[in-house]
Amino acid sequence: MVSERSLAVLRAIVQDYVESREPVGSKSIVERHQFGVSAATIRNDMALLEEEELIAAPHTSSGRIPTDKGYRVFVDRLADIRPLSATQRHAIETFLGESNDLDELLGRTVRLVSQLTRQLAVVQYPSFARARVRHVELVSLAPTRVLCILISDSGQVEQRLAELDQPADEATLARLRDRLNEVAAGLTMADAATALSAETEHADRAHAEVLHTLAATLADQAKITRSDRLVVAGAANLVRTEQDFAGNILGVMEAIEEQVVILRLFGEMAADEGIAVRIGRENAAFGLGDTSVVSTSFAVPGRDVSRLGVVGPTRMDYSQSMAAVRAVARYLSRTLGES
Amino acid sequence: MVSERSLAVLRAIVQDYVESREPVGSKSIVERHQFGVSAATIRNDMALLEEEELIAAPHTSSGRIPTDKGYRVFVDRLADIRPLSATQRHAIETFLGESNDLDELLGRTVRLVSQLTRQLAVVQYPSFARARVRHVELVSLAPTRVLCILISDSGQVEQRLAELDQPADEATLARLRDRLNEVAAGLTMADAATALSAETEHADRAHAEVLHTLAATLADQAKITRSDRLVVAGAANLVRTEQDFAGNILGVMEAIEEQVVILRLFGEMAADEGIAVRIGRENAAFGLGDTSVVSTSFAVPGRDVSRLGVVGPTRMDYSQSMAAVRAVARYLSRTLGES
DNA sequence: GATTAGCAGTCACGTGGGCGGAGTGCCAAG
DNA sequence: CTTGGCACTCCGCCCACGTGACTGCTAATC
Repeated sequence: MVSERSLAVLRAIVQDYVESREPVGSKSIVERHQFGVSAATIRNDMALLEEEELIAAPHTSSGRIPTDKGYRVFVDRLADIRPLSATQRHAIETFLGESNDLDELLGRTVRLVSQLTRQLAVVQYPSFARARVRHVELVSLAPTRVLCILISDSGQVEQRLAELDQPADEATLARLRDRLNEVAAGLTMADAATALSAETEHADRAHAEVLHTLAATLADQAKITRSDRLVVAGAANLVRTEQDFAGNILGVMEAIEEQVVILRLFGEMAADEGIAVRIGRENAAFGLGDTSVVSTSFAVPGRDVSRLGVVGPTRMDYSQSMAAVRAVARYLSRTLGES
Repeated sequence: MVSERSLAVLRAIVQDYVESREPVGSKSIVERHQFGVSAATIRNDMALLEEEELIAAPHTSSGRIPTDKGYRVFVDRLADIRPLSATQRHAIETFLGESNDLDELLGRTVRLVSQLTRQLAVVQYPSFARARVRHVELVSLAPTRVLCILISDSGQVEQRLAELDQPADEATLARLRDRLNEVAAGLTMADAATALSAETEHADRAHAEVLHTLAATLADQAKITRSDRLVVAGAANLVRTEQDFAGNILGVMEAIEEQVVILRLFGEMAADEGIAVRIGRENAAFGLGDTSVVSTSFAVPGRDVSRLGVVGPTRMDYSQSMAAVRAVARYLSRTLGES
């Protein structure tokens, strides 16, 4: 029921408000945009938008600011996700291309995203569950101390120390390692966990006890779902935009540090296609009422999908955030797909 | 030149000010502490302290607050580092005892310290340089793709992917692995790096190229000094105490995220014995003028010493911070010493 | 019917004066 | 050296006022 021009006015309001941080009035709109109509006409449109609850006035005689609903319309229908500049694309390639392992790649990714968007950035650790066991290695550190190393086909390495009840020599360990490799290799982490647990039962040798311990350790390791871990960067941006939050930036920081909140939110957002955006009150259930989250998924072959995104004030540059998040996620999926 | 009682007054001022966040007057001192003298006497002492620049008055007729110099005297001569409560000690044991590997241990440590002190906590990653090579493992992921794994005697694992120019089969890799182990095992990481680089020269076989690549990768890996990495937790505490900073909490957060600043500061603090404390303007060179840092070292056998500490406003509970930092560092040194 | 100009009304915000209270500094007496 | 008393200072608070930036409405215009 809102005219085309009214929506354009909404777009203008969102853009100007995000930039200036101040309620925008009809006069400043005609000054900064070429609408070809007078301020009074804009005022009429604004009255319409207010009726639809897309914008609101903080005080009776002040300019207007977008409501959460207004941002929603903006994001869904009005935002143009303009691709990143060539310089920025280049920055992604070079900065992320230098990474040696997954840890470093994710660390660089999250820093990059926070710099591109000037927002707090979050990356979810890819899950281990669907990866396949490539190799199991046992390294004896001391007679009763064995380092169990689990290597997945995507190159992720998990290590864990096992304490044995009785000493085991190198030859024994070599035999056990072969046995364990036989059992676990090629299985997904989840399957490997059950298989290794089962192996525990076949207590047919003198080293049953040792085998038991090692198999249990490996099974336990394989069950680790790293996807419940987040990498975070750019908390300073949260402080920088502090006045945009209703002062309770503290709650947001605590939620970020808890991690659980963001993980649950990511879980919900997984239902959305493409780039998911949650705005303000939509996150109220998570205690993030004045916060918006922009996220999308990236895929690591052989693993569960995981997500990356940014967290910021409702008043954020959605276009920029969506563009950056999309570009980096695409790059990540591509790079990880190759290895 | 300041009397014994004057110092006691300073102690009272620091304690009350830290607690109440408000300038403390002579009257409130006699109310809250048993000095057995009147407010006027306290005032005389305060005049002395002010002459020595240990305290200052924000306005002509207001209570006094400690200066940086006052905090310094407090920390050096007046603070009683009372041991942690039994509950807290127990918490350290149980919470840190559950850790499986070094990463997790450090992560738990930094969270624990930030909770104990209600301050931002920082732990420096132990350096790799002085650890010894326990084992080198090569895992073939694809014909031209080899995962190099470097295991130190303290159980730390570093992995890195190597791309080969020509395919290498399992048997070849096994031979190369034995060779590399022969060269590197038992050496410190630093020595191993040079030894492996040298190995690159002996290009005597068809697989010279492959050997070259792998040795170079491992040498590169051994050179990694992880000690230039920090683990951080409790940034929310910085926000919580925001009004204690002269408003520029942003600079502090950026310094923390840069990491370099803290690492340099830790480097300087390494000169001090025991628990080092840097107060306010003493950190001005680092852009941390309103910030205090309490840190101490912990030792990982076979590695360089590294540090852990807390960062907070000048007005912090130094006794509590020093006690917690000391207790946790001791526990860490002990635990890591065993493995 | 949409658009425009003009005008009155409203409210946030900054400024300045007045007031109370907390706390000091000093002095003279104990 | 300590104490009680007293004058003084200055911050923070409150309120009242003027100003400026908008809006909403109405009547005229295209």
